[in-house]
Amino acid sequence: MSIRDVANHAGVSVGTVSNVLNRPDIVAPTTRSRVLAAISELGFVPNDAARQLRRGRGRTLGLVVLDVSNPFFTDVAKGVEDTTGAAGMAVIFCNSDGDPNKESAYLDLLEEQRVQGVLITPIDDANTRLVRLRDRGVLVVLLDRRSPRPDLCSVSVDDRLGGELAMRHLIENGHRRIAFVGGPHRLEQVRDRHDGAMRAIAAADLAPEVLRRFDTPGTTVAAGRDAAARILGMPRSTRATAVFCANDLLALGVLQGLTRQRVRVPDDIALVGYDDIDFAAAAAVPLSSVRQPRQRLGQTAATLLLEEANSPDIHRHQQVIFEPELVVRESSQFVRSGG
Amino acid sequence: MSIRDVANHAGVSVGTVSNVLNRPDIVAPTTRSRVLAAISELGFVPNDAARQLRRGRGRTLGLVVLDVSNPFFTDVAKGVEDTTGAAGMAVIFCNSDGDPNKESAYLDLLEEQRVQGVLITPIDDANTRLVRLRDRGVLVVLLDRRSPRPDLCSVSVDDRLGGELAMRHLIENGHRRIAFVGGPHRLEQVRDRHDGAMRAIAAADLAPEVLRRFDTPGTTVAAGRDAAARILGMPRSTRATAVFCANDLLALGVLQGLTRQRVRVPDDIALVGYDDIDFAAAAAVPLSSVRQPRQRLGQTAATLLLEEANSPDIHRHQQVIFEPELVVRESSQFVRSGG
DNA sequence: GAGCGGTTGTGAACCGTTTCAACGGTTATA
DNA sequence: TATAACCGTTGAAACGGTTCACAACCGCTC
Repeated sequence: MSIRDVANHAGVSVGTVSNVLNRPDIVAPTTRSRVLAAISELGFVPNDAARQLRRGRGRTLGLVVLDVSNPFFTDVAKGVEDTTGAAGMAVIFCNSDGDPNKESAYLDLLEEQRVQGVLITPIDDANTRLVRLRDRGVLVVLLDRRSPRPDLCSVSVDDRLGGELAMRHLIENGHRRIAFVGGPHRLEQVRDRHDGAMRAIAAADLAPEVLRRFDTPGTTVAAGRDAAARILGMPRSTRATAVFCANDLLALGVLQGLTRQRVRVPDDIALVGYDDIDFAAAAAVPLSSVRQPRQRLGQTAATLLLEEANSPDIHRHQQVIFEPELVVRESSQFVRSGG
Repeated sequence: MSIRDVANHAGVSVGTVSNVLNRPDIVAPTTRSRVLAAISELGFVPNDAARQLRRGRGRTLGLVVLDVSNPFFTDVAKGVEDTTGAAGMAVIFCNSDGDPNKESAYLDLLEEQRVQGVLITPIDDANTRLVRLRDRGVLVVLLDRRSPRPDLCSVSVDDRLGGELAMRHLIENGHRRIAFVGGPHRLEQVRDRHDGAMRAIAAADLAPEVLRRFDTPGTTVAAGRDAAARILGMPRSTRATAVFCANDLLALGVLQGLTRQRVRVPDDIALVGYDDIDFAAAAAVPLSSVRQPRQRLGQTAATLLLEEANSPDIHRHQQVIFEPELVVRESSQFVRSGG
């Protein structure tokens, strides 16, 4: 069932059928409707592989994220999907799961697919691979990560500022022994949020020791629970009175870990997360968190990519940076008097 | 940069290069290594569109879900991805968002892509469309939905049983005025869970009026909050003492709605959700819920599809049905004495 | 009725792979 | 020595679209 069958059935040439499909305006109305009738009678569905083969690039694009089960990324994905769906594009969804091998395998696959472009939250700053991709004609937009190079588009949120906001809030509430839970430190998001926190400490003229790092192997609820246990393992007198987590999944895990040991939040330990996923507000103790414009992140990245795809000459690479916003809820409301 | 360039560079014919790529065993070791060297020197990446065009079908498959932002579906997706990733397949991820038009548009797109198969949670029992797809050679596996036809594979969980388990639990705890929150009723999951609940009522020799339906326009947190308001709008004397929600997102919404109006859960109103997403345990009041094997659902569906793709002759269509399990947590622990 | 511009439609080349009949060369068999 | 069997390789024909130079036809005008 090909364009050729349609042509026969309608009594026109293949070129005309192709024109009806792609530039319907240039074909005479009567011919056009005859062809359309043939198409629906035969139930013809164009083969995108053939189109792609001829045109050079296809109608799909790749989205590579760090963790599908993190609602932050699904919200981003939804934003991407909104935009691409409207443009009739398909998204190949890839979950690197923080594993460089999986990431690399997926990039290979996307390259074989000759996708128009790739939206990616890279695991580390392996720009070499991404730049190589770009040089081969695959558009690349960094997602939730600032591009260190001016020749790649990127859409991100100012994670340092986010970290600073969270930490300033805790400092203002009187906390002087604070735990930072996050990791692996290889992730730029984790590093930046930590750096921002340190900046707030410096701004408040406090000693760097005020913030103590608890590294985690991943950014999951389970990792958060483990971190809580480690925090509670410290002697009460030097134990942190507040915890700032690199994301909400960790924070929910910490919350669970603390609650199980009958440690009250925020009375005994205050807690701030990051991302403000929908579930943060519905948590056992509603979670203070740093909100990011998740869907807009995805929409913007996809728009940038489509722009570049459609008019590469006009397109200027840009680094879009959104501002995060602190949302204070119950988990950090308790004000500490004294040290 | 094509197979032809590689052939020239290695001094062999295109056929040989193709053989190195697809049946390396039939080509002589020395030739093979010469070709492989040429491939890596030139940085050649095969064009999957061309392969697909020639072979007839590609290396991708489609996954169509009802709601990306529901962690239930992302967990299912993860299961799918695990399995397909291991087989070197790509997943085109589609979110129908409960909109039949979006679903239909995505099916068109997948058909144009000539995907190997489609894993789908259909919105309604629009099997006509799916059967047509199947007849055109696209493998179809129903996901989280039992196939009414024996000629389609399906992987599902016994939703009636799940509804029955939840309701029996509430009845045993003494509840005699219970609200069912869910919708739209067009969704089979919602209907089945409701039917199961009715079955439990019949089994306990209670009047059908014990269960009162509160329909929602969708299965989201926001819809749950609205439903809570409607429940609280009833006079205290006839108001439900327990709520069973068609999924956990609704339950979290109901929980928020109740809590805002200072109604205590479970003391004033008990609550049971469905799916047992990770966030259920981390909710303000840990949520009782009906657990489904989410990842296994995805893995099994993908496995079934791959099996059929690889050996269509051996393959027998099957309806896999998992059993759900009630997980009781705090939100339904309060035992009601009297009516 | 030749010449002209404009509109429609044609048909073949091409995209990059797979596949398969055919081929030359070597070795085993009669 | 002739023949068969086998092995590794070749080259061309698909696959199903898009694109473009060109042809056919139309109504006009001179």
